[in-house]
Amino acid sequence: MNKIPVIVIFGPTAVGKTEFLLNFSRISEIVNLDSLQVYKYMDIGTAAPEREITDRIKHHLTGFLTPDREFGAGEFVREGDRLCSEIYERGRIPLVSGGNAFFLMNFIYGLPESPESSPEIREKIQIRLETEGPESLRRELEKVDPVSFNRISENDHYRITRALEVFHASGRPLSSFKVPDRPREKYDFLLIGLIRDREELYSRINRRVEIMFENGLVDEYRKLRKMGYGEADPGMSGIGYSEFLLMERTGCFTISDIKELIKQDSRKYAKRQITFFKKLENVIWESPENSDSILDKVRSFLSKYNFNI
RNA sequence: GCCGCUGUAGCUCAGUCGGUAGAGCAGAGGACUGAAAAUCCUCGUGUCAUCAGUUCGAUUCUGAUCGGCGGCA
Repeated sequence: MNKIPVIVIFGPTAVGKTEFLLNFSRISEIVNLDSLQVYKYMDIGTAAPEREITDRIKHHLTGFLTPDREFGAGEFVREGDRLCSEIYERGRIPLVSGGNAFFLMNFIYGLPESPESSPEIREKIQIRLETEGPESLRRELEKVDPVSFNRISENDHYRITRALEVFHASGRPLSSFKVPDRPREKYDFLLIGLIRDREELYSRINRRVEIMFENGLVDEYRKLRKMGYGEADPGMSGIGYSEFLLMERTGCFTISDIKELIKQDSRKYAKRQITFFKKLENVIWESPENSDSILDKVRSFLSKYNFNI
Protein backbone atom coordinates (compact mmCIF):
# COMPACT_ATOMS: atom_id res chain seq x y z
CA MET A 1 0.00 0.00 0.00
CA ASN A 2 1.26 3.43 -0.85
CA LYS A 3 1.61 5.72 2.07
CA ILE A 4 0.40 9.29 2.08
CA PRO A 5 3.23 11.70 2.82
CA VAL A 6 2.31 14.22 5.50
CA ILE A 7 4.47 17.08 6.66
CA VAL A 8 3.75 18.19 10.21
CA ILE A 9 5.01 21.53 11.43
CA PHE A 10 4.31 22.10 15.08
CA GLY A 11 5.63 24.10 18.00
CA PRO A 12 4.56 26.24 20.92
CA THR A 13 2.37 29.27 20.52
CA ALA A 14 4.05 32.32 18.93
CA VAL A 15 7.13 30.39 17.80
CA GLY A 16 6.54 31.51 14.22
CA LYS A 17 4.70 28.65 12.52
CA THR A 18 2.35 30.65 10.36
CA GLU A 19 5.01 32.67 8.55
CA PHE A 20 7.00 29.54 7.97
CA LEU A 21 4.14 27.91 6.09
CA LEU A 22 4.56 30.27 3.16
CA ASN A 23 7.59 28.22 2.11
CA PHE A 24 5.12 25.54 1.08
CA SER A 25 2.64 27.65 -0.85
CA ARG A 26 3.44 25.99 -4.19
CA ILE A 27 2.91 22.40 -3.15
CA SER A 28 0.76 22.21 -0.02
CA GLU A 29 -2.52 22.86 1.68
CA ILE A 30 -2.69 23.35 5.44
CA VAL A 31 -4.64 21.25 7.91
CA ASN A 32 -4.98 23.39 11.02
CA LEU A 33 -3.82 21.73 14.25
CA ASP A 34 -4.86 24.51 16.63
CA SER A 35 -7.94 23.60 18.61
CA LEU A 36 -9.28 27.15 18.91
CA GLN A 37 -8.55 28.40 15.42
CA VAL A 38 -11.36 26.14 14.30
CA TYR A 39 -13.82 28.69 15.67
CA LYS A 40 -15.48 31.61 13.98
CA TYR A 41 -15.53 35.15 15.42
CA MET A 42 -12.29 34.57 17.31
CA ASP A 43 -9.64 35.66 14.83
CA ILE A 44 -7.76 38.08 17.05
CA GLY A 45 -7.48 36.07 20.24
CA THR A 46 -6.57 32.83 18.50
CA ALA A 47 -4.00 34.55 16.26
CA ALA A 48 -5.74 33.12 13.21
CA PRO A 49 -3.67 33.35 10.03
CA GLU A 50 -4.28 36.58 8.19
CA ARG A 51 -5.94 37.00 4.85
CA GLU A 52 -2.66 37.58 3.01
CA ILE A 53 -1.47 34.19 4.19
CA THR A 54 -4.65 32.22 3.57
CA ASP A 55 -4.82 33.77 0.10
CA ARG A 56 -1.45 32.31 -0.72
CA ILE A 57 -1.86 28.90 0.86
CA LYS A 58 -5.15 27.13 1.37
CA HIS A 59 -6.09 26.53 5.03
CA HIS A 60 -8.52 23.88 6.24
CA LEU A 61 -10.23 23.56 9.63
CA THR A 62 -9.97 27.26 10.45
CA GLY A 63 -12.82 29.56 11.40
CA PHE A 64 -15.63 27.20 10.40
CA LEU A 65 -17.33 26.31 13.72
CA THR A 66 -19.39 28.45 16.07
CA PRO A 67 -17.87 28.69 19.58
CA ASP A 68 -20.65 26.65 21.18
CA ARG A 69 -19.61 23.48 19.35
CA GLU A 70 -17.07 20.98 20.63
CA PHE A 71 -14.14 20.01 18.46
CA GLY A 72 -12.05 17.34 20.10
CA ALA A 73 -9.34 14.90 19.18
CA GLY A 74 -11.83 12.53 17.57
CA GLU A 75 -13.14 15.19 15.23
CA PHE A 76 -9.64 16.29 14.44
CA VAL A 77 -8.47 12.81 13.48
CA ARG A 78 -11.57 12.17 11.38
CA GLU A 79 -11.36 15.50 9.56
CA GLY A 80 -7.60 15.34 9.31
CA ASP A 81 -7.75 11.92 7.66
CA ARG A 82 -10.36 13.07 5.20
CA LEU A 83 -8.43 16.22 4.31
CA CYS A 84 -5.06 14.54 3.97
CA SER A 85 -6.48 12.05 1.47
CA GLU A 86 -8.25 14.75 -0.49
CA ILE A 87 -5.25 17.03 -0.62
CA TYR A 88 -2.99 14.22 -1.74
CA GLU A 89 -5.47 13.17 -4.41
CA ARG A 90 -5.40 16.74 -5.64
CA GLY A 91 -1.70 16.27 -6.24
CA ARG A 92 -0.52 18.25 -3.27
CA ILE A 93 1.25 17.49 -0.02
CA PRO A 94 -0.88 17.68 3.12
CA LEU A 95 0.75 19.92 5.72
CA VAL A 96 -0.58 19.61 9.26
CA SER A 97 0.41 22.60 11.35
CA GLY A 98 -0.40 23.98 14.76
CA GLY A 99 0.24 23.66 18.45
CA ASN A 100 -2.09 21.02 19.77
CA ALA A 101 0.10 18.14 20.89
CA PHE A 102 -2.81 16.00 22.06
CA PHE A 103 -4.51 16.18 18.68
CA LEU A 104 -1.22 15.47 16.97
CA MET A 105 -0.52 12.43 19.08
CA ASN A 106 -3.94 11.02 18.31
CA PHE A 107 -3.44 11.77 14.64
CA ILE A 108 -0.06 10.08 14.42
CA TYR A 109 -0.94 7.01 16.47
CA GLY A 110 -4.64 6.82 15.82
CA LEU A 111 -7.43 7.06 18.36
CA PRO A 112 -7.59 4.68 21.31
CA GLU A 113 -10.38 2.12 21.27
CA SER A 114 -12.20 3.68 24.19
CA PRO A 115 -15.59 5.21 23.39
CA GLU A 116 -15.79 8.82 22.35
CA SER A 117 -16.79 11.44 24.83
CA SER A 118 -20.46 11.63 25.71
CA PRO A 119 -21.54 15.07 26.88
CA GLU A 120 -24.78 13.69 28.35
CA ILE A 121 -23.11 11.12 30.57
CA ARG A 122 -20.36 13.57 31.44
CA GLU A 123 -22.90 16.12 32.57
CA LYS A 124 -24.60 13.63 34.88
CA ILE A 125 -21.25 12.82 36.46
CA GLN A 126 -20.44 16.49 36.82
CA ILE A 127 -23.68 17.06 38.66
CA ARG A 128 -22.78 14.22 41.01
CA LEU A 129 -19.35 15.79 41.47
CA GLU A 130 -21.03 18.98 42.67
CA THR A 131 -23.65 17.36 44.85
CA GLU A 132 -21.84 14.33 46.27
CA GLY A 133 -18.30 15.67 46.12
CA PRO A 134 -15.17 14.19 44.54
CA GLU A 135 -14.63 11.52 47.20
CA SER A 136 -17.79 9.71 46.23
CA LEU A 137 -16.70 9.58 42.59
CA ARG A 138 -13.25 8.38 43.55
CA ARG A 139 -14.68 5.55 45.63
CA GLU A 140 -16.78 4.46 42.67
CA LEU A 141 -13.79 4.60 40.33
CA GLU A 142 -11.72 2.59 42.78
CA LYS A 143 -14.33 -0.18 42.62
CA VAL A 144 -14.96 -0.05 38.91
CA ASP A 145 -11.50 0.71 37.49
CA PRO A 146 -8.71 0.39 40.07
CA VAL A 147 -6.00 0.82 37.43
CA SER A 148 -7.27 4.24 36.40
CA PHE A 149 -7.96 5.06 40.03
CA ASN A 150 -4.30 4.60 40.83
CA ARG A 151 -3.12 6.36 37.73
CA ILE A 152 -5.21 9.50 38.10
CA SER A 153 -4.33 12.10 40.71
CA GLU A 154 -7.02 12.60 43.34
CA ASN A 155 -7.46 16.24 42.41
CA ASP A 156 -7.74 15.61 38.71
CA HIS A 157 -11.54 15.72 38.59
CA TYR A 158 -11.40 16.15 34.84
CA ARG A 159 -9.84 12.74 34.32
CA ILE A 160 -11.83 11.06 37.10
CA THR A 161 -14.96 12.24 35.35
CA ARG A 162 -13.74 10.94 32.01
CA ALA A 163 -12.85 7.52 33.44
CA LEU A 164 -16.31 7.14 34.97
CA GLU A 165 -17.89 8.42 31.79
CA VAL A 166 -16.21 5.63 29.83
CA PHE A 167 -17.38 3.05 32.33
CA HIS A 168 -20.97 4.25 32.22
CA ALA A 169 -20.93 4.47 28.43
CA SER A 170 -19.39 1.06 27.75
CA GLY A 171 -19.63 -0.98 30.93
CA ARG A 172 -15.86 -1.44 30.72
CA PRO A 173 -13.04 0.26 32.60
CA LEU A 174 -11.14 2.89 30.67
CA SER A 175 -7.89 1.10 31.44
CA SER A 176 -9.09 -2.01 29.59
CA PHE A 177 -9.07 -0.27 26.23
CA LYS A 178 -5.97 -0.54 24.11
CA VAL A 179 -4.10 2.59 23.26
CA PRO A 180 -2.03 2.53 20.09
CA ASP A 181 1.73 2.64 20.55
CA ARG A 182 3.05 3.05 17.02
CA PRO A 183 2.40 5.50 14.21
CA ARG A 184 -0.31 4.61 11.75
CA GLU A 185 0.86 2.78 8.65
CA LYS A 186 -1.16 4.77 6.18
CA TYR A 187 1.01 7.86 6.55
CA ASP A 188 4.65 8.73 6.01
CA PHE A 189 5.22 11.55 8.47
CA LEU A 190 7.88 14.22 8.36
CA LEU A 191 7.79 15.78 11.82
CA ILE A 192 9.28 19.24 12.16
CA GLY A 193 9.25 20.81 15.60
CA LEU A 194 9.88 24.54 15.69
CA ILE A 195 11.53 25.82 18.84
CA ARG A 196 13.26 28.90 20.21
CA ASP A 197 15.08 29.92 23.39
CA ARG A 198 12.63 30.21 26.22
CA GLU A 199 13.42 33.86 26.80
CA GLU A 200 12.96 34.74 23.17
CA LEU A 201 9.73 32.74 22.93
CA TYR A 202 8.31 34.49 25.99
CA SER A 203 9.09 37.92 24.66
CA ARG A 204 7.44 36.99 21.35
CA ILE A 205 4.36 35.87 23.30
CA ASN A 206 4.27 39.12 25.27
CA ARG A 207 4.60 41.15 22.13
CA ARG A 208 1.89 39.20 20.39
CA VAL A 209 -0.58 39.75 23.21
CA GLU A 210 0.13 43.50 23.04
CA ILE A 211 -0.68 43.37 19.34
CA MET A 212 -3.91 41.46 20.00
CA PHE A 213 -5.07 44.29 22.24
CA GLU A 214 -4.05 46.89 19.66
CA ASN A 215 -6.02 44.94 17.07
CA GLY A 216 -9.17 45.03 19.18
CA LEU A 217 -9.28 41.90 21.30
CA VAL A 218 -11.53 43.66 23.81
CA ASP A 219 -14.08 44.44 21.10
CA GLU A 220 -13.88 40.93 19.74
CA TYR A 221 -14.69 39.59 23.21
CA ARG A 222 -17.60 42.02 23.63
CA LYS A 223 -19.03 40.96 20.29
CA LEU A 224 -18.88 37.31 21.32
CA ARG A 225 -20.71 38.14 24.55
CA LYS A 226 -23.31 40.09 22.61
CA MET A 227 -23.86 37.05 20.40
CA GLY A 228 -24.59 35.15 23.61
CA TYR A 229 -21.43 33.09 24.04
CA GLY A 230 -20.17 32.52 27.57
CA GLU A 231 -18.67 30.20 30.16
CA ALA A 232 -20.40 27.09 28.88
CA ASP A 233 -19.11 27.34 25.32
CA PRO A 234 -15.97 25.40 24.41
CA GLY A 235 -14.57 28.22 22.29
CA MET A 236 -14.69 30.60 25.22
CA SER A 237 -12.42 28.45 27.37
CA GLY A 238 -9.44 29.56 25.33
CA ILE A 239 -6.64 31.81 26.47
CA GLY A 240 -7.52 35.36 25.53
CA TYR A 241 -11.21 34.90 26.31
CA SER A 242 -11.52 32.97 29.57
CA GLU A 243 -9.58 35.74 31.32
CA PHE A 244 -12.26 38.26 30.38
CA LEU A 245 -14.95 35.90 31.65
CA LEU A 246 -13.03 35.71 34.91
CA MET A 247 -12.99 39.50 35.08
CA GLU A 248 -16.75 39.62 34.56
CA ARG A 249 -17.35 36.95 37.17
CA THR A 250 -15.13 38.34 39.89
CA GLY A 251 -15.10 42.02 38.99
CA CYS A 252 -11.67 42.45 40.48
CA PHE A 253 -9.46 43.01 37.44
CA THR A 254 -8.75 45.90 35.14
CA ILE A 255 -8.20 45.54 31.41
CA SER A 256 -4.49 45.90 31.94
CA ASP A 257 -4.52 43.15 34.59
CA ILE A 258 -6.27 40.97 32.03
CA LYS A 259 -3.63 41.70 29.46
CA GLU A 260 -0.88 40.58 31.83
CA LEU A 261 -2.88 37.49 32.77
CA ILE A 262 -3.28 36.55 29.12
CA LYS A 263 0.47 36.88 28.61
CA GLN A 264 1.12 34.71 31.62
CA ASP A 265 -1.41 32.05 30.65
CA SER A 266 0.07 31.98 27.16
CA ARG A 267 3.58 31.49 28.55
CA LYS A 268 2.39 28.63 30.73
CA TYR A 269 0.60 27.10 27.81
CA ALA A 270 3.73 27.27 25.69
CA LYS A 271 5.64 25.49 28.43
CA ARG A 272 3.05 22.70 28.58
CA GLN A 273 3.11 22.37 24.82
CA ILE A 274 6.88 22.00 24.80
CA THR A 275 6.74 19.32 27.50
CA PHE A 276 4.19 17.35 25.51
CA PHE A 277 5.97 17.72 22.17
CA LYS A 278 9.23 16.49 23.64
CA LYS A 279 7.67 13.05 23.98
CA LEU A 280 7.26 12.62 20.24
CA GLU A 281 9.90 10.57 18.46
CA ASN A 282 11.68 11.18 15.16
CA VAL A 283 11.23 14.90 15.33
CA ILE A 284 13.49 17.35 13.53
CA TRP A 285 13.89 20.14 16.06
CA GLU A 286 14.95 23.45 14.62
CA SER A 287 14.60 27.17 15.12
CA PRO A 288 12.43 28.85 12.47
CA GLU A 289 15.46 31.07 11.84
CA ASN A 290 17.26 28.08 10.30
CA SER A 291 14.78 27.67 7.51
CA ASP A 292 17.44 26.54 5.02
CA SER A 293 18.37 23.58 7.11
CA ILE A 294 14.70 22.66 7.57
CA LEU A 295 13.91 23.03 3.90
CA ASP A 296 16.82 20.77 2.95
CA LYS A 297 15.27 18.03 5.01
CA VAL A 298 11.89 18.68 3.49
CA ARG A 299 13.39 18.42 -0.01
CA SER A 300 14.98 15.09 0.65
CA PHE A 301 11.72 13.80 2.14
CA LEU A 302 9.73 15.03 -0.85
CA SER A 303 12.12 13.62 -3.42
CA LYS A 304 10.73 10.16 -2.61
CA TYR A 305 7.43 11.37 -3.97
CA ASN A 306 8.83 13.36 -6.88
CA PHE A 307 7.87 16.64 -5.33
CA ASN A 308 9.93 19.77 -4.91
CA ILE A 309 9.31 22.99 -3.06
C1' G B 1 14.35 68.86 59.88
C1' C B 2 11.16 66.21 63.59
C1' C B 3 7.77 62.03 64.81
C1' G B 4 5.76 57.22 63.54
C1' C B 5 5.88 52.78 60.62
C1' U B 6 8.98 49.81 57.60
C1' G B 7 13.43 47.01 55.08
C1' U B 8 13.17 38.72 55.03
C1' A B 9 13.14 34.43 48.06
C1' G B 10 12.47 37.70 41.31
C1' C B 11 7.40 40.05 43.56
C1' U B 12 3.70 40.48 47.85
C1' C B 13 4.30 39.27 52.67
C1' A B 14 4.39 35.73 57.26
C1' G B 15 7.66 34.24 61.15
C1' U B 16 11.50 33.21 64.72
C1' C B 17 8.88 35.00 73.28
C1' G B 18 17.35 34.82 70.80
C1' G B 19 19.32 28.44 68.55
C1' U B 20 20.67 31.00 60.76
C1' A B 21 13.44 30.81 58.13
C1' G B 22 8.14 29.67 55.00
C1' A B 23 3.48 30.84 52.31
C1' G B 24 1.09 32.82 47.88
C1' C B 25 2.45 34.53 43.16
C1' A B 26 6.34 34.37 39.45
C1' G B 27 9.72 30.67 37.55
C1' A B 28 11.44 25.44 36.47
C1' G B 29 10.52 20.16 35.60
C1' G B 30 6.78 16.47 34.67
C1' A B 31 2.04 13.89 33.42
C1' C B 32 -1.53 13.52 29.50
C1' U B 33 -6.23 6.50 27.13
C1' G B 34 -11.89 10.51 21.89
C1' A B 35 -13.59 17.64 26.68
C1' A B 36 -6.89 19.31 25.81
C1' A B 37 -5.50 27.05 24.68
C1' A B 38 -8.49 21.91 29.21
C1' U B 39 -6.94 19.27 33.71
C1' C B 40 -3.39 17.65 37.23
C1' C B 41 1.55 16.46 39.93
C1' U B 42 6.54 17.83 41.86
C1' C B 43 10.34 21.59 43.11
C1' G B 44 11.68 27.11 48.17
C1' U B 45 19.48 28.72 50.93
C1' G B 46 17.85 33.48 50.88
C1' U B 47 24.76 38.33 52.82
C1' C B 48 16.61 37.86 56.92
C1' A B 49 19.35 46.34 54.38
C1' U B 50 24.52 47.79 56.40
C1' C B 51 27.80 48.45 60.57
C1' A B 52 28.57 48.03 65.66
C1' G B 53 26.93 46.50 70.78
C1' U B 54 24.81 42.82 74.37
C1' U B 55 25.07 37.33 74.31
C1' C B 56 27.94 30.82 74.33
C1' G B 57 24.93 32.15 70.06
C1' A B 58 21.55 37.85 66.73
C1' U B 59 17.64 37.60 61.09
C1' U B 60 15.12 38.23 66.04
C1' C B 61 17.10 42.62 71.47
C1' U B 62 19.83 47.72 71.58
C1' G B 63 22.28 51.81 68.99
C1' A B 64 23.94 54.17 64.66
C1' U B 65 23.88 54.51 59.30
C1' C B 66 21.46 54.06 54.61
C1' G B 67 16.73 53.14 51.69
C1' G B 68 11.11 53.25 51.47
C1' C B 69 6.18 54.88 53.16
C1' G B 70 2.97 58.10 56.11
C1' G B 71 2.24 62.48 59.23
C1' C B 72 3.89 67.30 61.05
C1' A B 73 6.70 71.45 59.68
